[in-house]
Amino acid sequence: MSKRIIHWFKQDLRLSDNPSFYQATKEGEVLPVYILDDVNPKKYTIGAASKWWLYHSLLSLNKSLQENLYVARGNPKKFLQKLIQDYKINAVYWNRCYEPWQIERDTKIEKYLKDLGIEVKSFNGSLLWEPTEILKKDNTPYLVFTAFYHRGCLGKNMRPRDILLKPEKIQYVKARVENTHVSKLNLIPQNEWYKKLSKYWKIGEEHAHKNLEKFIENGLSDYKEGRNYPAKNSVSRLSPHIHYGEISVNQIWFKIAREGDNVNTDCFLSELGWREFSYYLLYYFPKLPEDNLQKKFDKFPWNNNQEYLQKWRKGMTGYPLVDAGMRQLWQTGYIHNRVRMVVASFLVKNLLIHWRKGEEWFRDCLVDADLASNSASWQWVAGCGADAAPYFRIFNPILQGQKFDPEGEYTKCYIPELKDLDKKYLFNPWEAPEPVLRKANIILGEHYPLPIVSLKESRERALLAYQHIKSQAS
DNA sequence: CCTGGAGTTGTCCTA
DNA sequence: TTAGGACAACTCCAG
Repeated sequence: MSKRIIHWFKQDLRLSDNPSFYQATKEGEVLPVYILDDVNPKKYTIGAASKWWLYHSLLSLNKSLQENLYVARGNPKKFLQKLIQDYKINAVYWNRCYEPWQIERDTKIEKYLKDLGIEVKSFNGSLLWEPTEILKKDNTPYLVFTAFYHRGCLGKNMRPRDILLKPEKIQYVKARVENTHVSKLNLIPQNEWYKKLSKYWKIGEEHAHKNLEKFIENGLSDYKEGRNYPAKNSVSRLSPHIHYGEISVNQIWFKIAREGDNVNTDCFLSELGWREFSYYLLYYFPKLPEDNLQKKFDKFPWNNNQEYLQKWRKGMTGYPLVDAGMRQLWQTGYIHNRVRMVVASFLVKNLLIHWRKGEEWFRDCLVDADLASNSASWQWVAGCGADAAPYFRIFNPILQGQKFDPEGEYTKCYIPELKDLDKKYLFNPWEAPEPVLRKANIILGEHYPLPIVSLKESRERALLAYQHIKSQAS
């Protein structure tokens, strides 16, 4: 009698280059399982936009599995145990996840299953380099990206794992049909706010690969430069696909590498390197989502002004590039990288609001919300993270707009009320002469807000606040 | 332990 | 108009 194996899908919602799934199909009959765990994650639950993505990604996966995906919501340990009994399972395989609560949960489950006499195997399906393999000569973790990436990752002659193909033949353990209905996970809310997201995204493994192809065709050859311009089509927008593992970073890595070795491919691959670095930091500093990496920031005089926070969230700060970014987030579940830095810098430095507030909002609104990247990046912007931006680096949303959205296409797309404004004043409308505003049919404070803080004053206030904590031991 | 070089993404002022 | 230095010195990393 052949071996009956559960492949437990987590953040690897794909059939190709899936080490655990591949191995399971090779060894026996497979019961593919997804369990929405609403028991173990205490603090960092999955956000609304990300749930919407997950719903569609599971539908797509279930289809690829010919409707054989067993889905459940609740405690994974309980369901795995039940499935093992009901379906006479001999083994459970999965690809590893790296958030602290996942590591804790899966370590316990592994032991529990092994004690029951069940074979357990875990695989690396989501990182190019295992955090445990990259250390300095003194066996401590890197804290600076360049050294981590060039010396640690690239320098050690540790090529990322070669990719695997989609299994040719899959023998399923058939689950009862009523257990394969993704809709019973209640991932989609009653109201229909999420419908707007559908306009911007195509979800699932097949689309992930198509998007990679499109990026290689349209964006890669100018990536290093073009990635700075939010109106250009030069970024890959693969992040939500990567988060749920619809495509593996190994598949992306080797495909991009085959396109040549130049400044653009290097630059793109190093962005995958930043993702690795974020996971690495989260692995070695599990408190990354809540505690400042640099302890001296514990004394930072944050000003958690609710009114400012709310205006930032809604894209009503009076700074068009900031507001365009925040509205892009609300409308599409995504913000272009350059603009992410600008809106984050504005929240943390100009408004002096704690980076955790920004991290929370992003986590709820982003379709690519990812605990590791999100918390590492917010700490980076705030200046309290690893290899962080120096405190005096405060983005000026006027200059950033003029430089990186010179025609104003991006900004006007998300702030249509400014669509007729002369581009000379697009990023600082309060400085536009009255006739210019009148011609554009704008009354400031009515159609579009006046700035909630002065750039100059808030910048000086931020520098002063940083002055307050500097030269204290980290 | 000591030393020197280096550190994702900027802004502002001055010459 | 443009290019270069200051911003403030700290920590990390490797030899």
